[in-house]
Amino acid sequence: MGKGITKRSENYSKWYNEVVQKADLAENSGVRGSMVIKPYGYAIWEKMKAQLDKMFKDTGHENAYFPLLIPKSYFAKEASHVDGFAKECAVVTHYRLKTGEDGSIEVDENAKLEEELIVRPTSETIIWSTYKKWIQSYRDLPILVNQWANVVRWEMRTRLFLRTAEFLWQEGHTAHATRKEAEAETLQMINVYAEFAEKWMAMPVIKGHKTEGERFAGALDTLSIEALMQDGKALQSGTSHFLGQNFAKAFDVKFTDNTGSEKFVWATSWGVSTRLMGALIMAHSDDQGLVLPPKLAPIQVVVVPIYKTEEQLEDIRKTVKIISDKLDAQGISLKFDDRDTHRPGHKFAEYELKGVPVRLAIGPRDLKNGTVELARRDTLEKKIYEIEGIEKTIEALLEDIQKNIYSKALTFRNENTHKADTYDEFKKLIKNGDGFVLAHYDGTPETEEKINTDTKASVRCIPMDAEHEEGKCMVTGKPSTRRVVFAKAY
RNA sequence: CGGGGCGUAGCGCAGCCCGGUUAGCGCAUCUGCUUUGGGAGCAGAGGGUCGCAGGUUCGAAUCCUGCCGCCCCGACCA
Repeated sequence: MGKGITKRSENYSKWYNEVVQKADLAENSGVRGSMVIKPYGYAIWEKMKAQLDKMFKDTGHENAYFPLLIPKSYFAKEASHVDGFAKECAVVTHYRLKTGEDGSIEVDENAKLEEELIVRPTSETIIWSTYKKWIQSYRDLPILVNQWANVVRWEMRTRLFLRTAEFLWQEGHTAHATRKEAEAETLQMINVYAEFAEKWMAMPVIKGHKTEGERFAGALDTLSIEALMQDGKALQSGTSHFLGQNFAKAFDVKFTDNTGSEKFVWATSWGVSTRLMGALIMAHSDDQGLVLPPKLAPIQVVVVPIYKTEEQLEDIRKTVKIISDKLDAQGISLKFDDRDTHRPGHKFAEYELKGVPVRLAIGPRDLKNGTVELARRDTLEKKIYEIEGIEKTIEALLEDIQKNIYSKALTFRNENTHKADTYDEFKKLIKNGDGFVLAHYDGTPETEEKINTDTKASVRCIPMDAEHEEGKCMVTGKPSTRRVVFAKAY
């Protein structure tokens, strides 16, 4: 492993790539924009998954699985949905290979498919084709299903975790008898995402509505959570869509209500992806590497022994065993790194790169004094503590780190959120330090388009909790009743 | 998909313009000794279809063509 990483302030994207690679999270696969998620990175994703899955089940959802390959004809049914995804679909056209005359492997032209299959870019179409079979009566509703899956979108430009050709995600797809119920579901799930982002990822987010132009292909309303990264750019971290009756009509999904009349069902879909890994990295990490919130860290405490002789290591081992049993009982994960192939300094640097929240160093000096040295990853502070009661100290420290990185991120966001009342002011703010800019605009796609062309900033969302405020569109001067959030986005 | 850059050992690079001994360097790796409270030191060793496929040539890492992949800037996007 090389020494150090590029400074965040010097070259943000280089810094980001180095954090991802040196923290052992993922690497480029060498195959068209797709990545390999390495065990350590996947362990973090699994922790995120487990928590999200629990939250979905707590809100009444069940998991299911639908096919990867979708017949092309399914796509043709919802027009705006096709428009949104057609340009980035991978298509299966053949089902067999053969050995050519020169011994090379080639596609067997005799094995051409009658109807091409699309590798799912999202699963609305296959799921709604299935729901048609599942739903006849109001008694069949609601359907509250989630799927953990991989999807493929043939993106032009990819970036580890933030945008890869293939990515892992979950997609919830629900069917309801009433509009009201579907809207409540849409809202409920964006709240679940926001809670996850803030309490587990320690990442403050703004919940809000997408504008018409940024809306999901086929949705009537899209809610999103928007987070601010340390380079001042916004990252859309999760979305929840109210699909109205669009998919029900496209796939002819009707039910008979309790008065005997036939109606189309109401739908929602919602998802978060491995992009959350990118958000997690960019929200907290520093020039020493990854910084993980304790609640999502696969290793919460790493123990680095310092010793010269085997006897010393044995003594350390005994003390560590006592500590680790206690932590285990408290549900805190600990790794004792007793490799004798690396020296302590090397290990210190390595676990800092990997974002392990707490490091415990213990050597002969400590054994003599009945102490250990604890170092916290978020502040890089080191302190000597009594071994007596260390499990309580560590527990409190982990809680404090979780809180501290959240408040650090919140402070950063507050310092980088500004109000603009004129277009000149707006342009200056966007140009300077980026960040969120709160401004009035008239709500038309034309104005949004103009702002985007002029400044590269877009409306991230119309905040759900925006206060009513009379104002004028900074571009056209037309009346506006609340400020929306603008930013440059990933 | 448009513009630019790159692909040589696990990683980072030099060599290419101007073709010609055995293709170099740093880090990493392996062995030995000494070390161990912030990425160890010294000595030695191993490791290459020069991205892939064609072409030009007596001879190609070097010149030409095509393809693949990666990075940056646009357009697109979770």
